[in-house]
Amino acid sequence: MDDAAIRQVRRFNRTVTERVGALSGRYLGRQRPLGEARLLWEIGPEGAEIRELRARLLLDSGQLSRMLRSLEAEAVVRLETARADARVRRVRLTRKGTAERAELDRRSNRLARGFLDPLSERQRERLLGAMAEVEGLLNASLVEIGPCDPASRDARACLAQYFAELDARFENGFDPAKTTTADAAELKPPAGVMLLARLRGRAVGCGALKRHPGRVAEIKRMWVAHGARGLGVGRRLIQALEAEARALGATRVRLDTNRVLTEAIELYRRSGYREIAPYNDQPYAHFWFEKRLSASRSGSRARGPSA
Amino acid sequence: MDDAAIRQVRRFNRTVTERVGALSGRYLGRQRPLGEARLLWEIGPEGAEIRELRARLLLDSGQLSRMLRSLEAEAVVRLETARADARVRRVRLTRKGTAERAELDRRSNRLARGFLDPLSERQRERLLGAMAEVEGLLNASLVEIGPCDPASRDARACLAQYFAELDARFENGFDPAKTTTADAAELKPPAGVMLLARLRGRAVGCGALKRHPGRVAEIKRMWVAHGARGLGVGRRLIQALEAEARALGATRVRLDTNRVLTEAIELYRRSGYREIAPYNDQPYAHFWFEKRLSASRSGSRARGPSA
DNA sequence: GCCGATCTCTGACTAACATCAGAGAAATGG
DNA sequence: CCATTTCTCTGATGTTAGTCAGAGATCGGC
Repeated sequence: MDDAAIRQVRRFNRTVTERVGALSGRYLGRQRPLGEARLLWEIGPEGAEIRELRARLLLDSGQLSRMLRSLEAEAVVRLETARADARVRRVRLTRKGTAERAELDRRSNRLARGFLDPLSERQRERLLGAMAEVEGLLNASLVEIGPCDPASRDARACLAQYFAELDARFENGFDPAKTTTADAAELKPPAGVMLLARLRGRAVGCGALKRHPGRVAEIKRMWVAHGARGLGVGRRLIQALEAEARALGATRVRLDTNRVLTEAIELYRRSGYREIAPYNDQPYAHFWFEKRLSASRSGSRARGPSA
Repeated sequence: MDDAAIRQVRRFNRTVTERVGALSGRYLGRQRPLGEARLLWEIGPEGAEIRELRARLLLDSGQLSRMLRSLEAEAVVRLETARADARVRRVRLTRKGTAERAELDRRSNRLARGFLDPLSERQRERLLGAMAEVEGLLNASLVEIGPCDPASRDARACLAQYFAELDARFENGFDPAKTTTADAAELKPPAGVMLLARLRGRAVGCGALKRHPGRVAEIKRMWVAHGARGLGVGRRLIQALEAEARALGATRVRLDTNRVLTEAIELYRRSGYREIAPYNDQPYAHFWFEKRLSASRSGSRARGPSA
């Protein structure tokens, strides 16, 4: 990666913080500290549980609690305990709070308009296009990949979506019971490993590795959420799985797949996988792939930003 | 401007502040509050006058003073009074300060790298391209156009650069004395007006309007700095001048120009100006243009972001 | 029904940032 | 030379943000 690239990123950061930052701090404020404004915004018209807010805004529980009481004292929010669980509390906007949030919204819109107003029609189109591109790619670089417990909530949610998608796309549906097992125990060290890709805390993809006798590892459960496709998540999951395979001492990685999963097949080919003869008799498998791992550690930093 | 555009800008803002903002606040800190780090950075290897720092960082004089003393106590900067004027003081980095600034620089680079690392080669190229585009267009939308006193420092500086450019580009050079007068008095209300385009406070272009008898106004001194070309500054200056012309009661705007100023000629044509017969005998003029102003107020908001 | 985990508060602090008024030294312009 | 302006510093004071430890209520699983 050359210096020019890094300089470009830094220049971009400076320009953008000047424009966007000046914004969030100063303008949006209407007699209200930035933190409270963000909070008000994040609560939304539906209300929210405060533990959820804490996670989303990364706030200390004490701090959040105090902010909420201050908002409550001004009658912009109302606190109530959740029906289902008396430990958790919900916040709702009062009529006054809703009005104030709408005002924040208006200001935010006016500000966004300020980006576009001075530009010509053509420039506007170019700006919007480039913004979408930057946004998408920043999201891509925000995706973090790391190991997870296959029994965890997020992991099970991913697997459920994965199976649902297979069921929808396969000609005759998909029944997990008919496939060779890869249950929680098999995807946990030392038998294997399961990785989750997260974007802002939300799980957006998964992939697992199952150890086989004889320095062979098998990739299972590769899945990327629709909203996160095109961000290179699949490629990074594979690279991370290969790194795990190396760590487990494997020299070859195998996988099987179904012919309707064309994007996946394309991804495997691009990642250096070659078609081999069937190594199992999975009912849903049409293609079998293998890749010999080189000794190099390339791809081992694919887990996330090294910063 | 449609809602989708505004939503795109707002989404972009959110994504970018999350990524860029998290950055500046947390990571860059090395035991040092953000404000001090920015200050350290801004001082630069050459040192700086503190009144200049105050202006650049928009800091309260008391606050800046305290920050400097704190840095001085840690021996990262040294304060000295300026030679020329004993009221103003200069700051310099000590050896330790220089080292610390270099460290900040390294961190900043590492951070920028964190944007790029997780991406594939192709994605990186796309991100850098889109960043450059966004940066350029945000700069474009940061340009503000407003009236100025033609005798002011900035105005004179622009005119000097304008004349220097004409002198360099015209076949036989350019001598302001040979041209019809358009001195300060003529470009000031009520005889006329002069507009300056500013980007972050720096003057990057100018344009003036001179009133003539009979509802005619003449555009003079149109100039855009090299570094600011391609941002649409010329177009906006013209629109703003036309708005001024309307305000002065003119229904037609005229101008003359030299054949070597091809970008300007192109700009005039695009802005709706049509070639007319010579209306003066300027020695440097090869083309004469005119535009009839419609009654509409279109372009009147071209002065700057309406936010 | 009990244990450990979860969730929300409160209290007690600290750090960072910001604002305002005014004092003292030095330059500038008549 | 004097009044005014410019520039820096100090003191007093306030607001916003962020941290930590622990109390009290409630839930879920055994």
